[in-house]
Amino acid sequence: MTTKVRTRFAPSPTGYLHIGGARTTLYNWLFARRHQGEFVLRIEDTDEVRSTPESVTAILDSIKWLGLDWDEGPVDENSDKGPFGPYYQMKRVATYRAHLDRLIAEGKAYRCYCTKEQLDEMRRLAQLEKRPPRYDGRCRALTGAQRAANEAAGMKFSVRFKMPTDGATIVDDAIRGKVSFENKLQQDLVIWKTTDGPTYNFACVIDDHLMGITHVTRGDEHLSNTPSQIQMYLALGWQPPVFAHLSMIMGPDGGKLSKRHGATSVLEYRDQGYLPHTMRNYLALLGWATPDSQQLFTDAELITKFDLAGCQKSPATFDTVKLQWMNGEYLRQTGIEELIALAKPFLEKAGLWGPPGPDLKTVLSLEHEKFKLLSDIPRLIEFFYKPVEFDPKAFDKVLKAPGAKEVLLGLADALKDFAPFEDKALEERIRRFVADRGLKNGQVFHPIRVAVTGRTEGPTLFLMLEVMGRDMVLARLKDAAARLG
RNA sequence: GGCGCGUUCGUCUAGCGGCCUAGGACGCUGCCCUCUCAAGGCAGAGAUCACGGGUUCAAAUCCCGUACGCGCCA
Repeated sequence: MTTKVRTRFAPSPTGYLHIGGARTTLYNWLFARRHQGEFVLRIEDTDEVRSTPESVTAILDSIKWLGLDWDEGPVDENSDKGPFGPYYQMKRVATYRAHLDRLIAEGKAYRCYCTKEQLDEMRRLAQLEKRPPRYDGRCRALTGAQRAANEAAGMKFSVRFKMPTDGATIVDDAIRGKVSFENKLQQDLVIWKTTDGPTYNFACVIDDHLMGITHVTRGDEHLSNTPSQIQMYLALGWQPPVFAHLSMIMGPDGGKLSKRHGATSVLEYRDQGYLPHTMRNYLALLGWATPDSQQLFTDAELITKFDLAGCQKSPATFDTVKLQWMNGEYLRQTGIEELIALAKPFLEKAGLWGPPGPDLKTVLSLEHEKFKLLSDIPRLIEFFYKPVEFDPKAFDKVLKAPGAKEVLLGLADALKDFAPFEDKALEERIRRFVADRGLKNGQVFHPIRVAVTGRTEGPTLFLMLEVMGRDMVLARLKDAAARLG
């Protein structure tokens, strides 16, 4: 019998969803979809001081924007009941406590009365003697009488999990293979805090088991805690899930990806004009590849081809240049109607949504293949709707060139009554103008472009003139000439 | 400090003992197309496979060390 695949993403709501978390979410989602399994979202809010509802919202918004969905998990704090109970850890404390009591009753965990000062001292001594700074397990051996005395004195305690003292724990990682840890080198982890609540490592084990998670795919930083977690599963009489530890995502300087490298939040990428599909595709490839090094994937391909075994063990550097290329690829594949919908917020922000002027659909198709980011769009089309702003260099080089003014005025005259004011006809007419005056193409084409757009680069010339229409073109030709004095 | 993980073109990677004079992609350079910028097409530069030892007829691929980077223990 094969059990149904269940994966999860379990963020701490202490900030936004960053790139690394987004990739972890994606991989869990892809793996679940690939195996017709289920993907669960759980909120690990045991850090009461740093957890905020705003973070939950930001994280869920990010996942939704990425186009990923989940089968179970939080909607909001008050309506989050599912087949496995609430999906916020702070609402599950009673469950954790029940399992804690069981471990203590079975002698697999014990109360530790050491104070912070004692632990600090222990660590200091260990360092002095060049021993690893580990908890020495002194409360493990407390007699019943000593414990009773401590209780009577009202001493605060944490609870520690008893690690086996011999043998080794093997983590059979889906990405890294078998990784072995000597048990006697692991310390007795605190599973219950003095402030009366579960620690991350404990709550995580209980939840993953009770929620039926079969595959835990998470960041590299959790690999070292995995042997302890495996021993907790065993102590509770449970079968551990399959673990897979993903390598980290680095910044361009080889350090951990951080703010100083640019955007780290998924939502910032949305705001910069990246498409969700770009993010899915790029993130999938950051640490995973197919044997043929395929670059562009449809979602269906991503789902059928994704495989934990194909994941990279070494860290990957986040490359914005490649991200932009990929976004350009997908923007070019986007139909014009959809492109307009996507560009709307960016155009609105630039004051380019709805002003009178050429048909937006036509204008966008003129420059379609140049868009890398949705946020590029306003800048590339603004001169269709706003007064020309001359690039000083273009103005000096092209319009101040000898004869340019005469060309502009001559053309304005030639096009005054010219019909039809259309691409091909305009091209013919203007080429004839060039020939009649014994000029070179560039001596005419370039000044026109700068006169009507203010810059040296832009859409294909004659079609652009058609789209602008006679009035705008004539006005701009004359205006540019006038500026030349 | 201990334990663990990692190391193939600038970057993402293919590679699981012979097909590798190391393949693809981004980026870069040049050419073509051309009214500009793109897009597209073609060509090219770019990796002594971190280093040193083994094993083997044969190693980027297996083993052992070293270095460097990273993570966890705080």
